[in-house]
Amino acid sequence: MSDISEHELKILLNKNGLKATPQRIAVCNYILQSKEHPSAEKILSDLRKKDKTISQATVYKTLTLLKKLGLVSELSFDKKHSRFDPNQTIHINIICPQCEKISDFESQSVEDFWANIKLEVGGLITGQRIDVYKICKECQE
Amino acid sequence: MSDISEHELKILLNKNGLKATPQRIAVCNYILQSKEHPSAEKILSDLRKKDKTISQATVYKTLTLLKKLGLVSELSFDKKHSRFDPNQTIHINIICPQCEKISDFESQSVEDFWANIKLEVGGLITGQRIDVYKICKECQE
DNA sequence: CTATTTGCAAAATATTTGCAGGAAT
DNA sequence: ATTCCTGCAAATATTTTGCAAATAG
Repeated sequence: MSDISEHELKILLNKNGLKATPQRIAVCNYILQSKEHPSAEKILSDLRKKDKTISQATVYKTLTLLKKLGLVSELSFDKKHSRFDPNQTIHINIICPQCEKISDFESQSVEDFWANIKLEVGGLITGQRIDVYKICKECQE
Repeated sequence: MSDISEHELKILLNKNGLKATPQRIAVCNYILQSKEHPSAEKILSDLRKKDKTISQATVYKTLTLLKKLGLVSELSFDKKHSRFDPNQTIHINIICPQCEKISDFESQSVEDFWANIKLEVGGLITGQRIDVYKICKECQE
């Protein structure tokens, strides 16, 4: 998760000519602090538990904004919901193909690999995504 | 691309209780020999140039079959069309974020990384996907 | 006060499915 | 002959968009 305070968030939004509305703050707080790479649907349903009025359109619009600001990335899988990832460091997404849980894996060797690959591949690299499919412990039982 | 002859393909299909219809053969030949990770839409429109009757449903159904047989993998990006990849070896997908061209990058260091990560991550690993976003030469101009 | 944002509902996009006729084994 | 497959069109699933009313700065 990106570590960004509510105050910094407001400043960041305003600096970009964006208004810090309660709905936006709610979506930002939710996704930036999440660890499980939630879908838009999950974000919406969880936020609705606290605030009945937040709408689907606002969630999608806010996620699009956050992508443009570089604070989250969108991971698509098959035809299902996209999942949103606030971790902008080099890491591996560990995905359980059965329950679709996603967690992050960070290590020195991933960073080393990435530093090395950047040189090997060359050119103007703008991002990356590394997924590993692994049956999680719960699903193995 | 997987290297599989038309004859082997027929045997493989029949072995799995599947019929080797002309439409199926056409889709298989197209995708298994492709290098640019085409979308279902591209496969359909290209195949229609030769055979006016092939349908969208058949293309999708055949791609689903090929995924189940383990001959192609599906790569989703944003909300756009999925792209289908017949390369089942460990490799990096080099994706141009502007023109959406995809090419493969294979090297010893990618294989070494993967061998290493499998050990580091542990557990029951069933697959992987490594994407690198890189502006291609044409788009840089 | 003004420009942006919200929420609704309708539209758009991509893929899947049911089914009747047709083809492969 | 039988079972599987095709193509059509309708259904589904997810995300995006237009617009009037509401709100932040």
